[in-house]
Amino acid sequence: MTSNPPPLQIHALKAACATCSLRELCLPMDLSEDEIDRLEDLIGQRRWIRQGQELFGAGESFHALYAVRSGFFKTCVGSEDGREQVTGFQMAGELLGLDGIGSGRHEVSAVALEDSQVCVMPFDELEEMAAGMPHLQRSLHRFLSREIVRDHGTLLMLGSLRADERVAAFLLGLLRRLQRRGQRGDEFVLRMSREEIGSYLGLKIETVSRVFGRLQAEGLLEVKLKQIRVLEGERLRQLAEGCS
Amino acid sequence: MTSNPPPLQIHALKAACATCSLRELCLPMDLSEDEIDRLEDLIGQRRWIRQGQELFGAGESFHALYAVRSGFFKTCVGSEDGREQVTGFQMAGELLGLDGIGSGRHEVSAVALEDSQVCVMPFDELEEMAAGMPHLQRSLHRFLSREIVRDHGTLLMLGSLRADERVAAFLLGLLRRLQRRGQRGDEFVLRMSREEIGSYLGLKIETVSRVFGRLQAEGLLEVKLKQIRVLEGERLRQLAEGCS
DNA sequence: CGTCTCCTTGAGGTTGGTCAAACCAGGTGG
DNA sequence: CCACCTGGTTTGACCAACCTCAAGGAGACG
Repeated sequence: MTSNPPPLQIHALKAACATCSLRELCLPMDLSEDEIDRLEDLIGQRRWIRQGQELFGAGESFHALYAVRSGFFKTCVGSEDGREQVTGFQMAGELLGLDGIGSGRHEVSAVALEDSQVCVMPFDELEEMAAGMPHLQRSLHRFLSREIVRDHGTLLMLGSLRADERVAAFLLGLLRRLQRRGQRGDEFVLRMSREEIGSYLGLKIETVSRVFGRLQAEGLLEVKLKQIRVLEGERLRQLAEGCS
Repeated sequence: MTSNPPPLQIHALKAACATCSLRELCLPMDLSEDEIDRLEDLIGQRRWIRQGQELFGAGESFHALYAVRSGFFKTCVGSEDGREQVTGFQMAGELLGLDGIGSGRHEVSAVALEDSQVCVMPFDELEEMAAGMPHLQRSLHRFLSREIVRDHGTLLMLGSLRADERVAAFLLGLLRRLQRRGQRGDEFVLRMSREEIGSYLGLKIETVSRVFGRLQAEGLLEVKLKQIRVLEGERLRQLAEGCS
């Protein structure tokens, strides 16, 4: 139930937001040195999640928010009849668990798509701390709000784009987020399977595959399994027309 | 830019959460008498919005959250090429404007579908007040989180349901929300057009119309223009299978 | 080398989109 | 009161996009 350190790696007992490379992107965005220090005390532990493992499951009771420190996650909702859908992918610096605040239970499950590390932030304490630290409060609200906005973008995608447009928007969105995290160039690795992409985009796996094929044939992309290189960003952007 | 009272109706200068019938559903959910009193002071004004008018538009700068006091709204996102999509419908007791917190600008526009009244809550003050009032803070966080969860539900709908399932889920969701607000019976009035329903559900207007026809032919619904009566709730629920 | 999983490709079927016309309710004005 | 107009809705015929089913390929791993 607690940490599961991978070989050769021991996790620190105390978080180190101050020296974390994600500081500018993550919850401590606008905090002063002093405030960061207090936040670090709150983050009791970091936790390792092995590829394929759940960080939390839908229905489990909610205790904490998690900041992705390294790695990659997907979140899924499932309806009772077994239909499942991926609602998002989370990378370093992004928060997991926001959905649980409302009801006290997690409404989605979060699964690591590669070995990942998260910072655990007990929510009651975080809330209490936010009450006395306006910057933190503001930052938390921003994260919540941005999540809503992001979902609206996805809604627009599912509701009004066709298959190739969705895939284009998806890839550009991924690339943008990766680049903000220091990724160089137009080449990157998909952490998720075709099936997961399809689920996220409301498409079947075969359609995703065909679209990749088509975009490659037209010279917009180079696709080698999970390795993607964007050749014609501008034309891709044209396809995706105004979707994050 | 301020209130626009409809004929025969003068709006109070101070909100009256304490006596508002929506108190249990709205932001003041868990507040004590005393706390409610303070919140009322913050809600400087109520504002009337005529049918078809915008409460706020996408891109406008964000100042306040709005609680719907009466009436009905839709929120829309638009991509730059003119595609527009409805992202949600809001009724009494629900909040508008949560999307603006993240960037300081509204990312959607909110349009009244009937003459409506909202309570205006300047966000800076609300945030400040929340810092000193744990119940309020918690309530705000819950609203933000629930909005995320609701969006996930919509995502699931757009991503994995077929047309009649979407419409069934949509109608049941509406009915449920109306009933929680005191609506009696299985009959209700659609405040939005077929086009708006279609936009929300990722369907074309003709498809929405055909689905209504089909569901009526099968005896699940009675549809008279905007007047809907649910005849076979159970079978409808079966169709919608596990979507809010 | 065999097996497993994931991905690709093909053929054919369905759902929902497109285009066009008719319909209907409500409002206006004669 | 009726004729007319308007905007929203319904209906039909046709078509394209995407799904389904099925088979084959390509890496990863023991």
